[in-house]
Amino acid sequence: MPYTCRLFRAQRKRHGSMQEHYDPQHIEAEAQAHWQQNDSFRVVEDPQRDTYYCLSMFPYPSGKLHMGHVRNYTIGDVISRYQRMQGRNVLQPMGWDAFGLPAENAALQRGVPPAAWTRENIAAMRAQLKQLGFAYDWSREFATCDPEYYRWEQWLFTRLYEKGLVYRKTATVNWDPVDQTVLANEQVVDGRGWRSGAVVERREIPQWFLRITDYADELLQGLDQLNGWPDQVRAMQRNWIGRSEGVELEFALTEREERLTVYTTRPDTLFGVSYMGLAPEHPISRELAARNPELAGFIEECSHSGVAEATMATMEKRGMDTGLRAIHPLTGDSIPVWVANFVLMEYGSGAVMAVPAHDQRDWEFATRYGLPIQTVIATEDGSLPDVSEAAFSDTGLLVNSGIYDGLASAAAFDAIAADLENQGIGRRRVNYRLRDWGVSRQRYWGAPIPMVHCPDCGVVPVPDSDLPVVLPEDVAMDGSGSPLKKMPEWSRCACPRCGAEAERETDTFDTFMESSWYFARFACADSDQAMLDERANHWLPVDQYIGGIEHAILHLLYARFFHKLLRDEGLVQGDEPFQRLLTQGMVLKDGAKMSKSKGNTVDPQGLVERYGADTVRLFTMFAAPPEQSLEWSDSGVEGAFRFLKRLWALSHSHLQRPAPPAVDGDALDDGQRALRRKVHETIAKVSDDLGRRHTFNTGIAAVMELVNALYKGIEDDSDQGRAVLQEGLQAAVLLLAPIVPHACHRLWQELGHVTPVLDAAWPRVDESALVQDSLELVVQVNGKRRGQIQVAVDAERDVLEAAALEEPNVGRFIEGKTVRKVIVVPGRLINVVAN
RNA sequence: GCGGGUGUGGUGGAAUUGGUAGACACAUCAGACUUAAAAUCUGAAGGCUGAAUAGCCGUGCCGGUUCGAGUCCGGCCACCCGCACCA
Repeated sequence: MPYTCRLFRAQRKRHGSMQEHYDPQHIEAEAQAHWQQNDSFRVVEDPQRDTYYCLSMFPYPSGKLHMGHVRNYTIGDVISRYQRMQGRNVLQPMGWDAFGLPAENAALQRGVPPAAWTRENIAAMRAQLKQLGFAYDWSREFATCDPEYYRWEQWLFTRLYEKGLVYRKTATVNWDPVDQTVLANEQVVDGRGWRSGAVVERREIPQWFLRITDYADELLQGLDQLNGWPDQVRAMQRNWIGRSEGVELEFALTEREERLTVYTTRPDTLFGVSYMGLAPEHPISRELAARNPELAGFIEECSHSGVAEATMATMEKRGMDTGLRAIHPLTGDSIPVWVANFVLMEYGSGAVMAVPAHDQRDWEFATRYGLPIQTVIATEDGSLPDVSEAAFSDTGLLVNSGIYDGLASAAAFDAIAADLENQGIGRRRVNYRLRDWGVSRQRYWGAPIPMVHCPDCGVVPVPDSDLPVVLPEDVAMDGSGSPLKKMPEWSRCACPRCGAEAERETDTFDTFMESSWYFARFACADSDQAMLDERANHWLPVDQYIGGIEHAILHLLYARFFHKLLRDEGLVQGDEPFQRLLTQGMVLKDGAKMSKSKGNTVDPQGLVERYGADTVRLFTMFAAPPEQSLEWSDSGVEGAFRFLKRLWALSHSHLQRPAPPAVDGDALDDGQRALRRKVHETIAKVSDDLGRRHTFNTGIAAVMELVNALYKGIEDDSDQGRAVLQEGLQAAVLLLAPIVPHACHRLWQELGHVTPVLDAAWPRVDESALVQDSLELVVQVNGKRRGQIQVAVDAERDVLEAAALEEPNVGRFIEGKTVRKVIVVPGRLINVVAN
C-alpha cells in the first residue's frame, strides 16, 4: 500500500490522546488533506484486478449543489467505497453536463456570457463536492462544453451521416411571435411564452434527426437482459418504445386521386369506422384550406397551441368537416373526412380512421359532433356492449361486420389483414410509438452541428481535419434567438467540397447528445487521438449507475442507443452501457419538491459548515431508502449528528482503558457472547444492506442498534469485555466507513490501525459467533398471536407442537375446540388451527 | 389524456420469499446529572379497555384468496414523476 506517508504517521496518535469531543470541521479537513496528498482516489487500469465502475449522473452546473445532488452523489460514493473495501479497483469519475438553457437565461439576466457563467459554477460546485468527501478521480474530469469533448461528438455525427443514420426533415417547434424565438416546452406556460406572455404558435422548421427507430427493436429486446434495472424503468421504456402490431391500409377519396394511409392496431373494428381524422398540418388539410376560409381559420386556430404531448392529449378535442369523403375499403360506404386537432402530423401518416364505438378518443369526438357510433364488437358472451356512455375498447366477437361476423377479434384481425393484403390496399405492419430523435436546437449554448450548407453541393459534413467546429464563447445574448444566427463572421465559410462560399449550420445539438456518451469518455478522458480507446472496454459497462427517476426514459434510452452506435462504430464491445441502475427518489421538504419558487429549499453548504459532511451524508442515507422520496427534516439531521457524537464518545471512553487482548470465543460469559453475536449479526445485515439491497437506511439502523448495545457493554471492564468492545467498535467503524468516511478515517487510526480505513478490508462474519442454542417462537391460534415459547434451536417438530399446545394462554383459546392442524414455520412461529 | 410509481403511529421510516406490524430515528413525556438551562445519560409510549395477566381495533377505501395478508388478486380514492426543446 502506498499510504505509509509522512502525513499519516504524523497524524497517528497514541491511545488516550484522542480528542474527547467530536469535532467534524477538524477531522474532515484532516481526512480530506490526507486523501488529496496521497492522491487516494486516482485510479489506474490494472489488468490483475477486478474493476468496478460506479457512476452517478453528472450534474448540470447550475450554480451550487442542491440536496438532490448530495443525495445522488452520497449514494454513489457509499457504493464506491464499499466496493473498494471489497478489494475492487473502483472507477468513480465526475464531470459536468455543461451545455443548456439555464446558462442562456443567466446571460440574459446578468449580462454574463454563458461560458463564463458555466465555468464559475463548475469551480464552485467542484469545491462543494470535495468538501463532501466524495471519492472522485478528478484527473478524469471534463465538461461537455470543452471543445476537446464535443469534437468527438461532432466527429461521430458526421460518421452517422455517412451511414445514413442522420437525416433532415421539418418538425414542429413552439414559436414565440413577440420574442421571435423558439421556445422549449418548459418555457411555454399555459400556452404562452414565459417571458413575452405571447400566445405560442406552432412552426415547422427543418431539423436534424437521428434514426433511433432503426434500433427500436434492439432497444426493446435489450430490456429483457437488463436484470439489474428496476422493473419500473424497464416498463416505462417498453411503453415508450411502444411496439405494436397492426395494419396499414388505404382509403380511397372521392374526387381525388391520392389515397389516405392510416395505421390501426384494431383492423377487427374496421366496419365500425364512421369518420376519418386528418392532422391540421396534413397536406390535404392545407390544400383544402386554400379554398375554404372557414377551414383555414380553424387550422390557424389549431396552430395556436404548444407542441407538448401532454398539451395535445388534454386539450379539448375539436374538428371541422372538410366536406371530402373517403370510401370504406370493404363496404364501399362513403365516410366523412374531418380535420381534428388531436391528430398529430408527426405520428404515422398524420391521418387516422375513427371507430367511436371502440376507441374512447374517437367516441368523445363523435359524441361532440353527432357522428354515428356503430358497434362492431360484442363481448365474449355475445351480448352487445353499451356504448352510450363510453367506448367499449376490449376485444370480443365481431358483429355488423359482414362476412366476418362471429369471428373473435384475433381471428378477424388475421382475416381482414389477409383480405386487405390480397386487394393490395393494406399490409401488416409493426409500428413503434418511438419517434426519431430530433437533435437540432435553435440555441446558442450547445455543441455546433458540424454541417455546412453549400449553394451548390447542398449539405456537406465538416471533414475530420476541420473539427472541432468551435462555439464562439465571447458573445452577448439579447433574448431574440441564438447569437450564432447573427454572426456571419462565424457562420460564413468555404464549402469543404467545392470551396465555394457556404454557410455553417447555426443550430446546436440537443444536450442529451453530450450526456449520451460521457460514461464511456470517463474511461479515457485524456484520449486526444480518438473518441474512445481500449480503456473504454476495460471499464465498461458501468457496474452501477445512479441518478434521478426523472431520467428513466429519455436520457437512459438515448444513452443505450448511443452505446449501440458506438458499438457499431467499433469503439466499444458490449451491447448495453449500464449493468445495474439505481433510480433515486426526490428530496422533499414539507411534502413538496424543493424549489426556489416555493421557498422550501435547504442549502447543503450551510449544513456542512454547521454539522460537517459526515452528518449530512449520514442523514441523507438514513432518512429513506434510495429509491423513495426523502422528506427533509432539520431535527433528523440533528439526530444524525447526535449519533456521530455518541459513536465518538463511546470510542473515546473505550480507548481510555487498557488495550484489550484478542477475543477468545471460548472464554466469553453469556453477556459477552450475546454482544459478540450482535456484532456479527450486524456485520451480516449491513453487508447485505449495502452490498446487495442498497437499503442504506436499514444498514445504518442496524449499526445504531449495535452502538446502543456496545454502550451497555462498556460497563464490562474485564479483558474479554474490552476485547469484545474493541471488535464491536472496529466493526461499527468499518461498516460506517463508506457512509461517514471522515469520522471513520480518524476512528480507525485511533483504534490502532495504520492502513487507512479507505483501504481496509470489509469485515467478515464469524459464523461461530452466530450460534445460539435456544430461540423464541411465537404461537398463534387461528392466525392471532397468543403467546411465545422458548425452544431449543434443534427441537423436533412434535416437541414444538407439544410445547405450543401447553402454553397457558394458547390453552385458553383452544379450550373446547378441536385442533385441526398445526402449522410450523421454522425459526418463526407456530400456528394452531382449531374450531 | 396516456405511461410509471407511492400511500403503515404525532413525524421519517422498518417488516428482504405470504409468517410476531411499528425495528431504527425524530418529536413528546418522565427520571438522572446541574444552582438553573443547554448538552449528555436512562426509561416510557399505535389507539381503545383494564389494577394486571391480557383483550379488542389497527398498514388510504371496498371486496376477495389463504391456517395466516402491510405484502397476493379485483375495483376505487388521493398524491407524486415522465410525456420527446428543462436537465
